[in-house]
Amino acid sequence: MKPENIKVACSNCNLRELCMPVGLAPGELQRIDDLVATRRKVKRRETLFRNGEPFTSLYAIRTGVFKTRVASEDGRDQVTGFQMAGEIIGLDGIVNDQHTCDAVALEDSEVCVMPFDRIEELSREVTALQRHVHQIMSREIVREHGVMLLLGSMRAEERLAAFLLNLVQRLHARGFSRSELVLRMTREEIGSYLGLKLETVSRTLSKFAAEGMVEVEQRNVRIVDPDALRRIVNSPGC
Amino acid sequence: MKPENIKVACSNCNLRELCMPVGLAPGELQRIDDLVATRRKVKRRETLFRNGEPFTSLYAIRTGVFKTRVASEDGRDQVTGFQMAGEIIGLDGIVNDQHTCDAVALEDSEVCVMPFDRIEELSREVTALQRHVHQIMSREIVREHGVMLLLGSMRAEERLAAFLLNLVQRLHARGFSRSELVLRMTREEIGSYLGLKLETVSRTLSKFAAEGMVEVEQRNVRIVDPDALRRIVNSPGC
DNA sequence: CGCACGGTTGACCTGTATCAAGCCGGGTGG
DNA sequence: CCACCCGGCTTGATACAGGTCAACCGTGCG
Repeated sequence: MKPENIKVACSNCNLRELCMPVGLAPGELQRIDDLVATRRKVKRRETLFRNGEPFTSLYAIRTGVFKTRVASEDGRDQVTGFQMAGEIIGLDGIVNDQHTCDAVALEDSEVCVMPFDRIEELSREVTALQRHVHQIMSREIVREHGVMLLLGSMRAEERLAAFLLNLVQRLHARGFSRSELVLRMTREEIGSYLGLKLETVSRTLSKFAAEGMVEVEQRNVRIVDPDALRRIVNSPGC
Repeated sequence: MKPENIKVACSNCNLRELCMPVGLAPGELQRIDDLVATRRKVKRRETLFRNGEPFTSLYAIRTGVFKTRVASEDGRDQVTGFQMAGEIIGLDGIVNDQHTCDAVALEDSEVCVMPFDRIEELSREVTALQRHVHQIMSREIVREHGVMLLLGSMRAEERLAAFLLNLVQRLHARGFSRSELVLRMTREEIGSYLGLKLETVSRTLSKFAAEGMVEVEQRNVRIVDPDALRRIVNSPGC
């Protein structure tokens, strides 16, 4: 039996607690298994979905990292988020039955494909799933509020410090180090997300390094003094 | 019978098509009426809910205008949106059962209070409502993507032009003029939303006026040349 | 091996913030 | 009824954060 044919099952997936509701009855858990239709591999730089494509499914990231980005009529684009294992992408497509952003893999990745009509069907019957879907969407709204605060009122150093702390915190929640991380995205992508130019990202990283708050070597970052970064984020900057 | 005691009924509310799903069966429509527990009046400058308060309900705006804002630990705050008749607020509270932002009335307003557990209950049975709730949340996510694009990559003129066009378009969808509008918020609130200082908002408005694109008198704004504003938004500015 | 992409750093420029002064209109109290 | 006051707004002068342009470097991929 080839690996691809192994029955996909949330019930024994080690990421379950990240992307699925907890405290399900055994019978409910079994039904959840039916949510995932297939898995799909997405290679680095390939898109999982693109702006304008019909919306059919939400995707739970199993492995790898994605960025989502929106574009305006004129060429500009904006990275709207970086997503990692256990996170759900594709929510933007629900409202008009088509995606309004691109999801691009930053490294070879794999996602669970969850057809949205199946999600709706099942969440009519499993209230914990219904609640969970609502929470996922609400969480995304709250996250974006935070990004708006960052983009609207923080200075470059504050933005980058907040970004690094957020990244390492999410990685730590997934069992990685609480101080070391590997940036899967370029300086330009970080800059797009933070509303800065790549040179500013680079300079600011260098500045943090010069002040002994982080060690940077290529895309490997070590958070030496997380409190100093926190102080920067919470400084009454302006 | 005092006005307050008139049975609240979505089924004969003229805003229904803005905040409720369309194409409901007669029986379903009747059940929707039960969603709205009460109405609530909120005077200018008062809050509908505040960061930290327990989440119980979503609110459909009947009359008036609100702003929502988030705050960081240090005093900074950021306006995350301006909401008007037919729009739904409170979605931020779902994920942690408490609100994470403040909703402040910009003028005397009235909202329909829709207890969220009742929404969840009913949307298990009325699939059009379920779909509708998902769409409302997805629409908010997409709107915030747009704001991120604006904050992350647009210049002051572009931001303000986009803001004015968005506002007048929403007002027009509600039966108001497509060219005249009354700003219900201060320059400072506009600035907070757009990531600008109030002086920049004022200067940019003056510049638009000097170039004959708009007429500004206090909070009354007349869009004289919407195409010029659109050109600014879509200019390959940077 | 070499090329191209990603990154760093420097010099300079500019858009927006900051600081400051003054205006306007509407509400309040004498 | 008028004078005053205050919040909201405008406008000018100046400062500075971050953008822009440019040169260069390292590295890893083809």
